[in-house]
This record gives sequence, structure tokens and C-alpha cells, in this order.
Amino acid sequence: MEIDACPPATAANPFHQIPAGLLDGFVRHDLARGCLFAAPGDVRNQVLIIESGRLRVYLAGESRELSLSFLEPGDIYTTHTPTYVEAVSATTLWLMDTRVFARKLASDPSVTPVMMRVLGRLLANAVNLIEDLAFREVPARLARFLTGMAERRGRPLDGGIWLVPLDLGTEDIASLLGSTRQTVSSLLNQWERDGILQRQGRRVLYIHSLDSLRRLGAEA
Amino acid sequence: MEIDACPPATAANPFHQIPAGLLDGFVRHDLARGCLFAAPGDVRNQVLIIESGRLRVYLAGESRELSLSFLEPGDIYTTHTPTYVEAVSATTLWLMDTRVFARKLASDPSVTPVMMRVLGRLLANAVNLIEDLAFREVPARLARFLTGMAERRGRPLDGGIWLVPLDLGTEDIASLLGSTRQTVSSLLNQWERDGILQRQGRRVLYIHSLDSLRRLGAEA
DNA sequence: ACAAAACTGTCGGCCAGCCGACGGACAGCT
DNA sequence: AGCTGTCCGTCGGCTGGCCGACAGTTTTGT
Repeated sequence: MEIDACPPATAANPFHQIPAGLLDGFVRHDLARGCLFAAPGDVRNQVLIIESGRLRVYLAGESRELSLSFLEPGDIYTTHTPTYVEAVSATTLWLMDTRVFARKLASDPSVTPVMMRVLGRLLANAVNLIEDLAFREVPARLARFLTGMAERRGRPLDGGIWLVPLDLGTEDIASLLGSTRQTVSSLLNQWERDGILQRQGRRVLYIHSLDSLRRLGAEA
Repeated sequence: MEIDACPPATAANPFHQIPAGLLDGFVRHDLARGCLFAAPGDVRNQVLIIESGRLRVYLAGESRELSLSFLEPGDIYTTHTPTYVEAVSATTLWLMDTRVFARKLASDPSVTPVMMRVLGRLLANAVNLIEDLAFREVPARLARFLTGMAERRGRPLDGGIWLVPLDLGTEDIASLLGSTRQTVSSLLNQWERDGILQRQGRRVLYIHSLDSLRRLGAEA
């Protein structure tokens, strides 16, 4: 699951690495925790850049939700797609109407590559998710999600052990994988019994055998 | 399944409605039937425009394939995404390297909106497919696919009956839905017994009750 | 015209994993 | 302390639909 739930953690806020000109014309905005910011069918399409906090992008079915991504500081997104966007914690972001942004694009071609990259990344994420849903079973998806987290965000300790900060609950993970709390829970505990990993409190994970996880993730 | 397998059928080839300037710098190319044109991991990324014939865009797992789209004359696509592209019938298309295209974009901003629309459509298709895979059962997916075909490509006859040309085999449909030949086959025959539709030869479908199909497609 | 190849219909076995349910652990409050 | 809300672990039942198999049918090639 190559979902972009977790861009590389930099000590500095990645938001401040955004080229100055890009923000011209954007409007700063604050969202309270829990606030639903966008929904499919909204007329106002917006381009948004996250300064701080966290947003969840998700789809909703009759009785289930599938998270596409958690957006973090520095991330750019557009509500062009029919998704829900919700603030999981208090968030401040910068907004611009898609139409206005289109004019900005026309007048300042240097913005184009940025936009292409953003769309490309969204598309790549989407295709990866489709592959997961269509071809891989839940254990493989979970294994790939965890190895992804370790690679992006983990810290290697001695003896091939990786420390992976995991600021997502079981339910959140399940929702990213298109599975259920129960299934994810039993898999994690199974693997803990197998000695592949170890859970420390609720937000930290030790991975003892990244190789085993990789193997699990490579299975059909 | 709002997949764009079938843009509106115009008597004239939609390829010839493409603005002249857009093709500047593209190179014409012919593909034999069955030829695999692109695969994930290809270094050469290309933008392509179909003049005639038909291409299938798909993902492949261990022992299964999922078609994302059938490209037809006038369609634009980019191999930027990690998909396979294969000629289902002899096809002639116009090609340009993505990099060169990026330069064209920079020098001629009028191309930008076209490109944005193409990417947007791809993304919307992908999101729709994800929704189908995650939330809907196979009967609902098939029903939605058929209503989509009817709306886009069908012709209403007397008495609320729709004639829908269906130039896809059972297997092709199944592959678009992320299902199997057998399941699709039994559903179609079930619905035929129920009087919802009727199959005429192999390439034509009569839909007797589009409403019933809509209801089936709206179910969880 | 005839064989070969490609499609289609149908059946039964089988299983991944969803769902509901319930009990335990660990917060914060007051 | 208790009370309440949120999260986690585990179990058993149930089912959608995948898979293999096989027979019948249409299409294609020569």
C-alpha cells in the first residue's frame, strides 16, 4: 500500500520549504478538529496547501469508509476529485479556488510542473490502491503498508530492528487498507506471536524482521 | 463503473476533431493487433493520441488482469502511470515523449487545460473504480456498467427499450469490473430470465428495464 | 467444409474475510 | 474511588464470489 499517508518526517516543517511565489494569492484558513472541509458534489473546487495539522481524505460507502490519504504539512491537494476531506486535528491551510488557480497557471507557467507532479502523485497513489484492492489479500496489504512506514518514517536500531512511530490506531490502518479493525488486529497479533514485530504501547512499533514482512507483502 | 470504456459514439471519427496545433511534434505510429505497447517500469514515458483502432489499459496481478479502460479514436493517454497498454486491434496512434511534451506545455500554455482535463478524467475514473472495488458488490458494478453504456452509447427504441451495442465479450466486461467471466455470465443470464434485458447475438444488448438496472446499481 | 480455437452457460466446492458480539484494558472526569 | 468513553483482542457464523471442470456453441483459419 504505497499510500502517501506519511511523507518523510523532517525535523523542520516541510511547509516552509515551499517556494515563496507559489503561495501568492492563497488565503490562509483555520479548521477545527473534526471539521468536514469538503465533500463530493461541492461546487467550490479548491487547491489547498497544508501548513500544520492533519487532514484525512476519504471515500464513503453505505456503511464503510476508505481513507485514501492523510495529508500533512507541506502536502498539496485539490478537491477536484469526489472525496471527503476532514480535519483529524486542528489544521491551518492555504486555499485558492481552482478557477483562480487555473488563471495563475496560465500567467505563471512555472507553477505547471508543480501541479503536474501533484496530479501525478495522486494518480499513482490511486493506481496503487486499485492494485491492492484488486489483486492483494489483506495480509499482503498490511505488510506492504508497514514496510512502507518503516522505510519512510522508521529508524533502524541495533540488530536489524526498526523503530516505527505509528500515530494511527488499528481502525485508521484498517480504513487505509480497505479492511476492518478486527482483521487488522488479528494479523498484527499473529505476527507479534510469530516474532516478526512487537507493539509498544499504542503508538510505537518495533519491527524485528523487515524481511519477513517484505515476503508477506510480495505474496499474491 | 464509470470507467471510460466508451466515449460517445460519433458517426465521424472523434480523432479528427482534435485541434490541429495539438498534434504538432507528435509522431505517427502503427501497432499490430495484440502488440504490448507499454508496461510498468518502462523508462520511456509517452503521451499518446489514438487515431484509429483500440487499446486496452490494464493492471496485472499474479494470475488476473484488471482493465482500467479501453482507449478509442480521439482519446488521449499518458504512460506516466504504471499500467500495461496493449493493442486489442490494429491501431494507429500519435506519440510524443513526456519530456518533450513538458517543453511543449511550457512554450504553449494553451495545451495546459487539455492536459489538466485528461489527468482529471483519469483521476476521476480511478476514484470511481476504487469506490466500486471497495464498496460495491459485483451485481451493482455490472448494473452500473450497463446503465453507463446505455446512457453513453445506447439508442432508445419504442416502449422504453434501449438498444445497446456491446462490443465487449463476457470476459472483457468481467475484467473491467474486477470480477470473473463466470460471475458476469450468470448475472447476465439471471437478469435475462428476470426480463430486465435480452441478449441478441454476441454484440448487442436490449435493455427492457433501465430502471431495474439503476436500482440494482444503487444497492450497497 | 472441417478442424481448431475461441467463446459461453452452469454447477459445486471452497475460503477470505466481513460482521456482530462480548469482555478486557486504558484513559480522562468529577 | 467510581463512571464513562474510547480502543483493542478474539471468537464463530455466514456468504459473496473465485476457481476448476465440463459440455455446448459460435467463429476462425485453411
